[in-house]
Amino acid sequence: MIGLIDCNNFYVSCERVFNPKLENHPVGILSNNDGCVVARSNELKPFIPMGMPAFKIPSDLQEKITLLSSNYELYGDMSQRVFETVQNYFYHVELYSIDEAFIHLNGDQKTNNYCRYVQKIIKKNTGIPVSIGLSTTKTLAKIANHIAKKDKKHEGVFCLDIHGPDFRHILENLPISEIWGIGRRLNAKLIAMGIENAWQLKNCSPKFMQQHFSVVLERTVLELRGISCIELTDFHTPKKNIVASRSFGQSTNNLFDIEEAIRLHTCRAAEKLRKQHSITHAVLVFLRTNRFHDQSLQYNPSFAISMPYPTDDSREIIRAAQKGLRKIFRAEYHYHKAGIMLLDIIHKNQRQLDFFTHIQNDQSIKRNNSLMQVIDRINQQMGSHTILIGGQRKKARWHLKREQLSQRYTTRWDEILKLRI
DNA sequence: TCTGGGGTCCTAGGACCC
DNA sequence: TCTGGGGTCCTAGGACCC
Repeated sequence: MIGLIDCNNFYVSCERVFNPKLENHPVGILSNNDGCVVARSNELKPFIPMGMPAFKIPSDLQEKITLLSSNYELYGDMSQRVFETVQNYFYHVELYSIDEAFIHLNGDQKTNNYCRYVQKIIKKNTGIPVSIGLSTTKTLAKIANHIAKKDKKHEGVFCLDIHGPDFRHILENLPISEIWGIGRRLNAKLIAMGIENAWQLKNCSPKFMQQHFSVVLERTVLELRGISCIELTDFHTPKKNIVASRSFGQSTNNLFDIEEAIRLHTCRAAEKLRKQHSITHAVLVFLRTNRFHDQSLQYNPSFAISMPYPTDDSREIIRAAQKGLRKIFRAEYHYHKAGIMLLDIIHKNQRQLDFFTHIQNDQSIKRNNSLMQVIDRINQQMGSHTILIGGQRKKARWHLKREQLSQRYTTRWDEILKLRI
């Protein structure tokens, strides 16, 4: 038996733990730069579709609801707390995203009751409400979870039995767009072929789907039939690419601004790189103009620079990134977003001493390593961006907009919740 | 005025090799 | 007239996810 445990309206729930006034009130969480609505409380869902740009929300509605900037430091820490509890109650847990994990259950556990029990413990330990869907494959567990959430009578736990009397009825009433792995494009193509609900898709020939679409859709069909064939890569396996990018608070064509942004993004990416004990062979720099301004000229260049030798040293990567930036920067465009991607990432121990690369001597490697370690430790303890490389103005025009940010209640002593008695 | 960010997997097609 | 065949590796782009 496979289960999917999913935190309800996760970002909103995190905010509510520390701000009970938000309970039973329509709340939305905005993406970076306070751009789009990326999470909604149940009370907000009837009024605002997912992903709606904040500026398009009518002002009379804005007055009745609460919109908050996203506070990823808080959500990341709360996620860790939830899944620490989950790991105590299920023998095999696969973390899938910040708010979801697949669980594997023993056949002899009285599953529904046991899941309800764990659900209560998670709520008690962390304040976060969760839903649990159970079935025989990951795709079906996702569907079960969807039902657990949607239909109040299940109280957040539902088991989808492929031999049960209502299995067909449930799948017939599920549009294919709700199935895990069916996105916008596939949905349109399948509907054009007359395949509209999950039951129809389940009855398609897997081989036909593989030939006309891909092995991915073939697997989905098999999973709907109860044949498990989707393996997940472990949440903790080191990343093969690391991206750091942000939109600017305001568009700019000033090279000095963009250099500053690229330095900051490169520092963030290099920190992630060191955290997973990896080194990178190359860095790709990219710029984007605003794609929503179709009347202005568009320019979305990118340029990859190979490192002279694989490294995790922020300074070396910044140097390469700045070189790449100067190759693609054109002052006649206004840029809306800039970022970098670390490519060809390998584990530190895989570093090959090859004949043609410039080899640093051991002493300088050691010295640079300790410098990076000190920077990481200080930033971890005293707040990210305490130590940065190169100049960083506090109020540059490209900085993110985060006007409604809550406190980092669980990770900063000076932002901890204060009680008055 | 204002429209997110960070990932993965798969496939097709080209380059290259013997 | 008629220009091999089979394999690997790499890359760009598409599609999807949360």
